[in-house]
Amino acid sequence: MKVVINDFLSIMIHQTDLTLTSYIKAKLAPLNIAPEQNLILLLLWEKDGLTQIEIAKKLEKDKTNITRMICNLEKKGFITRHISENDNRSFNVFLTEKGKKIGEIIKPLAEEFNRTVCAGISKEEQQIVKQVLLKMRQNVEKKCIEPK
Amino acid sequence: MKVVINDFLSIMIHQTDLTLTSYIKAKLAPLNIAPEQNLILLLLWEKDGLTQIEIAKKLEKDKTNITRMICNLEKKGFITRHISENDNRSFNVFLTEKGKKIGEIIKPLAEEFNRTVCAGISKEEQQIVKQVLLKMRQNVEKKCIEPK
DNA sequence: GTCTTATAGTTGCTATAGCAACCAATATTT
DNA sequence: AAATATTGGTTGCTATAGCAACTATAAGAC
Repeated sequence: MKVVINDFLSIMIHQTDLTLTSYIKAKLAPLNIAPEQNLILLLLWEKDGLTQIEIAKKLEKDKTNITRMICNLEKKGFITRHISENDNRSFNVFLTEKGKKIGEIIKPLAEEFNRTVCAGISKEEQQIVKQVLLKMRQNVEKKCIEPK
Repeated sequence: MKVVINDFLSIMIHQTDLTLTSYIKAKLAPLNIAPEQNLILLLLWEKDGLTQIEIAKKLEKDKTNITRMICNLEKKGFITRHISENDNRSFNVFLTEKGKKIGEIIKPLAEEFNRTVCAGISKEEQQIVKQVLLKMRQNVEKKCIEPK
């Protein structure tokens, strides 16, 4: 009997994620940017000045992580934070010049990464995978809300 | 324009993995077992006495992590380690009675988890997803080996 | 206007994840 | 047999990931 591990789709997803993350991590390492830090930058390139909570919601992550990743990005000089004008509790996160410039390098890298990953996979297949992944998340999230 | 984040299949995989892991983590928490520790137990229930390197290879993880997870499982009393008879460098990892017993509780849990996650997803769709995930990993691993 | 509740962010905790550097033991060369 | 290379495991490092508990501020209830 072959390893049980591969019987579970969830485990395959996990392993695939690790492989892909590891690859993109290596790609970004020379730029001194970690994979998750890259996701934050991705959001800021699209819309500068987001608050940490907004970032957390978009990335569906705990705000704890966002705080730490933002701190790292700030230390590295890619972003700065300014206290929000409307709310003294929250920060608006802005790209620095360095943060804007690195975007021009990373964006094509991300596109290339996506092409590499999806090579030989048809649009239809990609669509099915997206739908299935979405469905899986819904299946689990529903369970979390429902009474046990 | 909608969030760029969801344009990348790789990011969707990442997010889905986080959701699923978080769910199974909550499920296993009352048993004092973490998700990755569970994977190690899964292997041992199938074949007891594996070495750490064998476990690392099967889970495709760095041996560093295996050392640490094994240590935790040992502290919790689910496994014990004995120096290999053939090779004084390596340990064989064995389930304790506690480790064997918990299997009878976790195995049905894992099956139920799998059913929950895959609810409403046809066998054909699951097959396609598995193939696509495999293909993605191959795409990336090939790139890692090839000269840049 | 005070009291309560909710929200934004931080700090501390545990659990991954993988690289580099290391030790000790085994295998291979020569 | 001695020198070298390889392998199994550990330790230290950085980067996630998310829960609990905390502070400070804002919003709502009365």
